[in-house]
Amino acid sequence: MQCASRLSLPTLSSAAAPSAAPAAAAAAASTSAFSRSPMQPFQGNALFGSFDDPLLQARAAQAALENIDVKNVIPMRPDAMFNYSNYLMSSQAGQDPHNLYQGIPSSSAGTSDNVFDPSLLVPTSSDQSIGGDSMTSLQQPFQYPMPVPSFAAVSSSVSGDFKSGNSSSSAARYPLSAVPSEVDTDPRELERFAEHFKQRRIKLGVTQADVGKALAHLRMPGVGSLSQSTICRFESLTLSHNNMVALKPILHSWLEKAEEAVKNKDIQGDLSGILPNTDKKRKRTSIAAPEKRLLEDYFRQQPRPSGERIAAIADKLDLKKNVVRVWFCNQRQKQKRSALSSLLSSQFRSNCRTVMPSVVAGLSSSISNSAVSSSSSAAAAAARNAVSSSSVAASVAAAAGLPAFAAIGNGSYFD
DNA sequence: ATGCATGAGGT
DNA sequence: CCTCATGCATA
Repeated sequence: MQCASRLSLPTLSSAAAPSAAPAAAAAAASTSAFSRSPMQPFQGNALFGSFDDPLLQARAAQAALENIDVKNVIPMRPDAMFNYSNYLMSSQAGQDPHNLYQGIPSSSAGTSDNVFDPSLLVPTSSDQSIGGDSMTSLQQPFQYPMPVPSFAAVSSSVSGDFKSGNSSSSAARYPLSAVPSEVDTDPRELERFAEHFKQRRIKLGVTQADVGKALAHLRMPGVGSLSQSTICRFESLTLSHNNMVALKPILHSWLEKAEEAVKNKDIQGDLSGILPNTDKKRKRTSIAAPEKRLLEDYFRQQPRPSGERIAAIADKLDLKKNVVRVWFCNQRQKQKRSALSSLLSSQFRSNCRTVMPSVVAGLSSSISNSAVSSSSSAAAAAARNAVSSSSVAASVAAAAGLPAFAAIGNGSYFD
């Protein structure tokens, strides 16, 4: 019953995994780009009814989301997956059409049954929370200004390098109709959109979980529901760069429809599809602080321990081997994300921004897909997975006037 | 908001 | 056994 409609992104996996030193600062930066969302549960006694009333509007938005039987709109076929990385890489060079799903307007293609049903906007669950900002005007849902490409070429060499890498070629999970332009992959743009999205979502009185469920009603090919976790991570930029790029058009599409629903004051009754939830709960292992500290030490020494070493560590810490293995996997992922976010918030970013935006995007993806392993052996491993990516990263960094990967992470990270 | 886990696709 | 995208459970 697990995610029937996983929105897994095409993995860029081996396409680019430079063996560079990990981002040092990154570690420290678990800093979420944003504070926290002030979601306030709507306490039902809204007895007012002016149409201008935010609550009423929120209500509309909510209405627009319910009825979620969610999950499963087009289960993904593994064989039908689309390798976004290759796609992205090869497209970086010059295409322009931006915004993949942008056009997917409910309007979308016409099938009457394909039309977005505003009554599906907000899943009304027992705890429906509405109207965080009950006082702000929800009117004029302005359109998110789509960025206009600034530079257009620059990356040709980069994409070339990437392509030369052994790219994989699974199918696509996100059958995108258009190729993302550079702006779409620009970290700055992603950051802007994420913030914008969050603000609007909150004004609409929709929770992250609601958004996730509502996505299934967008009827976008290959797009099903997402969890609160993912929406949260999107808003806080704690997803990989590629993941952000892929999700953006989808969330953008949802936002447009939600705003439209509100505008049309699409009021609907609510629905409460409380899920019985009769499944056994998964238990989450909790690694104690002392053990965690040790794991972190080991990680600094060797981010990618061998099976044997993992077993040894597991034994030493009295943990199950698989728990340790997974911990290392998650640690690596986390570190990559951190590298990206540090990139996004550091001065480095502004430098690149000023110099050449497209380069930053390229670097970001390099980082997000690079093995965060450091040392020598890591180089070998990385090389195995990433062929030319390191050179790409280097050239990219060079182009930005920065010392290769030292720009994002110095070797001291693993000291 | 995040820690630990699962699964797909790869090497 | 890895990487990645995601999700469940929980602090």
